[in-house]
Amino acid sequence: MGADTIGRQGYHNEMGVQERRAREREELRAEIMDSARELFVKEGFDNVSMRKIAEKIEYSPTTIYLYFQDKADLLDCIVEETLLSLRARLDSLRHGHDPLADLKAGLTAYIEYWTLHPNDFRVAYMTDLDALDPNRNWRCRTVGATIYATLRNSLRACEESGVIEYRDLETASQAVWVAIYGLVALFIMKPHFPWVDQAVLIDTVVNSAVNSMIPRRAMPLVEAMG
Amino acid sequence: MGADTIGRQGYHNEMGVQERRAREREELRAEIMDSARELFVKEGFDNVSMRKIAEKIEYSPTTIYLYFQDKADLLDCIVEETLLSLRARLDSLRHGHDPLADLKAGLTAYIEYWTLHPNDFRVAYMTDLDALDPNRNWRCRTVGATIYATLRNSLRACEESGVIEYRDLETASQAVWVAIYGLVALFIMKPHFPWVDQAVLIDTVVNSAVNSMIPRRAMPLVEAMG
DNA sequence: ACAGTAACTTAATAGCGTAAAGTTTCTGAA
DNA sequence: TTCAGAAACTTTACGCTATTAAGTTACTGT
Repeated sequence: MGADTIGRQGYHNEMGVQERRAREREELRAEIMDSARELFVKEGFDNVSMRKIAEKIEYSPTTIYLYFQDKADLLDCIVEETLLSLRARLDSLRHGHDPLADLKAGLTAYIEYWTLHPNDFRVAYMTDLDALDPNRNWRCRTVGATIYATLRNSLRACEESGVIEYRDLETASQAVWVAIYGLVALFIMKPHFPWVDQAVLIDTVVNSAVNSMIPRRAMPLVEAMG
Repeated sequence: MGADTIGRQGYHNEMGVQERRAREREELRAEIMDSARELFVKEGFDNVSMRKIAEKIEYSPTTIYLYFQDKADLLDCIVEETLLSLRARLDSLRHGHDPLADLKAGLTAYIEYWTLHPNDFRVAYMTDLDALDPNRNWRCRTVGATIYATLRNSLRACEESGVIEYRDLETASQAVWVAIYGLVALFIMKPHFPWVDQAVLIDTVVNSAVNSMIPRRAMPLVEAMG
């Protein structure tokens, strides 16, 4: 790309070879990630060994180390992929004229995404990469930050349109985030808990988190209690 | 105990011996749990081997298996102990004449307990005992259920005194629980996130969760936004 | 004095993450 | 066409792991 105008001609088409090798390398890398994700999701990070991943892709265990620094790095790459997919989902939401509706739609989509992919959530959040060694998961930390920023922007849009009020944008954003996250995390981590109807609970939590920022005067009567 | 009136007298004080042995057994059991908890909390469940625990208590690794079924069972017992301690803290709160204040105090105490013992939280919630095999953690599930019941009772007391309203007690309780839990979980799991002032955020989340159930007419003006 | 048992250890199995060294296969220039 | 070199991949090996089974010790109650 860009350098493929030099050294061409009859030199056994060297550039084509290099490109092919790079593509094959990328394909194997992707295959490792896909297989590892499938296993992690099915069996849990700690119950999946590098040997099992290797067996699945029909390579020797140590081959994986030619593509990923170690097991933690492999996980970081997989989680990054998951978060990018979540972000794509959130970005795909069309913004309407009602920023409050957009905010709620975004929160609901976030919850929906994880409840549709509970095992990816488990892989993403249950293995304590962050607290252990923050250098070990910079990839997913980076993407995670952009998702949080989306929420913050949505809140600001609501405030600027006058539909909500808050003392501090950052505080408000974090308060909403933790509530929504708690819902998702417990849904997924405690599936045996006697939950009430899921849709009702989601609605209750979303409205509870958002409505507390709506000035009482302007509070719509209908959905006040979710 | 109850059977110690038979077979007494000069029989080499058999009951005393049995009692002593039972006590010693219990002491070693407690020592294993204490050492294991210390290691789990410091290094994380997966980074602590039975050998390390054994070394710490100066017994052979397999001795632990005479007191606990396996590593998961040991963890379940330790987490149960942690949750019992949390429940004791919550039970120790005096109930005043204001059920809403009691509710908020309970929620705050819950948050405070975990932020004071973050590593115990990690041990309790990060290792996915529940979703993997629900039979593997019946102890902590049982205690956890009683703690949730405390929250529900507190909500009902508020409703009965007329200070809050909800469509459904169970839905309301779960909505509050997940919000509070999310706050704690993210505080602990993402310590490197740029959190706003902790006290302010706690207050915001608690008030957001609770105030959404206060009829608009009766909403106190001062703490509406936390 | 001695059979029985509880407490504990030793030995062994099967598996783990990963570093180092070795092998194969292909490349690109002489 | 040959061949040095590099890239891709495997074999081997180390020091771990959880757990089971068999063996040992110390003490019990009769």
